[in-house]
Amino acid sequence: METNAVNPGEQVGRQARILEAVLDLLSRHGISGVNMRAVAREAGVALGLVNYYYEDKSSLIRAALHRMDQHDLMLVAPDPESPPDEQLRKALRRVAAPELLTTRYLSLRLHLWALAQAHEDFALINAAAFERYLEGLTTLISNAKPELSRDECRERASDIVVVQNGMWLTALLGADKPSIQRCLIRTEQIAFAPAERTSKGLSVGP
Amino acid sequence: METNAVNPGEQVGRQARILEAVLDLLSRHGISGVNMRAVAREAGVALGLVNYYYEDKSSLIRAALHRMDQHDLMLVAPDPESPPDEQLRKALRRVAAPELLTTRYLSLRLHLWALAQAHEDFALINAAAFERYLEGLTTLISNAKPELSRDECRERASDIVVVQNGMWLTALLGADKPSIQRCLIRTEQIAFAPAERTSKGLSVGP
DNA sequence: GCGGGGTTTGAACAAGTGTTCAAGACCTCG
DNA sequence: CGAGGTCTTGAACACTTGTTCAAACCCCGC
Repeated sequence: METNAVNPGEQVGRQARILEAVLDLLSRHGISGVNMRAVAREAGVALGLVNYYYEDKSSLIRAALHRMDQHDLMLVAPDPESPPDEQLRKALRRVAAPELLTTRYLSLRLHLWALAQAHEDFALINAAAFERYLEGLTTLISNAKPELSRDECRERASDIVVVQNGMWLTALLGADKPSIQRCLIRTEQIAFAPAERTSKGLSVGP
Repeated sequence: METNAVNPGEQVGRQARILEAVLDLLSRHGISGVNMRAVAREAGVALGLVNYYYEDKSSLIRAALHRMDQHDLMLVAPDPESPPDEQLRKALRRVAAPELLTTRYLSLRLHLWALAQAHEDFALINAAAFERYLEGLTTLISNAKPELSRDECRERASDIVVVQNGMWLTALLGADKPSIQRCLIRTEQIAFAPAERTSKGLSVGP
């Protein structure tokens, strides 16, 4: 039943290799580059095996989506080790970490968003993941700034997500590193701003 | 040579109808939904005619890209009627106007970005358009705030574009209207912030 | 009328697509 | 060894895809 360690050594499980191949192809060539034969070739596996593990092509995409979502969710996972405000700060910095600003990751995100936009069922999966991410970020803020109401926290989380999405997208398109970093600071300002008026309250001038 | 007014009345030129069909299909179903037959059907035209006006499928996509870019560029076009700061404010507001926050427009943008990510030649077109947009915004800022150096203006333009990209993307995914509006205000704050330190200078606390 | 140009059509072709399936390979337990 | 299960293969199928092309159509000046 469970995945067996067939060959000794470098065998990592064909199913996992297949999913990995999908992610690779999707990030490099977009959805048009993802077809069963290319996936099989990239995974070093026979054509039939792809349909053995994933009954559909759309199952394949769904698997890719779920895997990406789960990865994204870890960005705002609570970490019992650090104090709350440190957790929040770390979470915010993670999205601008060089490890995440890879073309592979960002491109994958972009293509999955595009897919979600085109197909109803993918959209649902994506929307749910988005909501979980937002909820996770809201909780982090709430922990770090207990004086804020839940609604205020969620408002800030929404604002931050907008900027983060912009950072991801712009990193992919223009790759102006410094402006990404400046926007990272902006997310921290939103998160840690003093209580009072949160919507318009970022004081601009004297 | 030039497009003739063949039939009287509602004929708008087959070539234009074909391009329109591409934009429609792309925004609704993504690149997988764009094939010569579907385009012909959507445009109410025979299959062969698509290849008569556009020699390639990629010529079709290129045409869609150019048309979108040209539209985007108009968002930051200078408007001799208004005073400089009004021009800037209008340009910033345009990107959050309900007319632009349509699913059709945003979805189109997303799919074109995804295409640009997947194909080198589309990427070049896109990058050039991005640069022109950035330059246009920089000029608007420079006109509105002549006391800033060109570099400072471009820095602000970069920051604004990040947030704008985030607004577009988030409008498409989550559609949390209020946070979009709050981020619009944020772009205005970036644009009109007083001179001094522009990078970290958005004062957060007392 | 009659050519002659631009335009429009849809059949035809070759290549590529997702999916199925019978056959084989492999491993485990009796 | 051999039965029985899971895994793996690649040929085969039906269908879609981009592109080509000969034929038809339309309109205008002659």
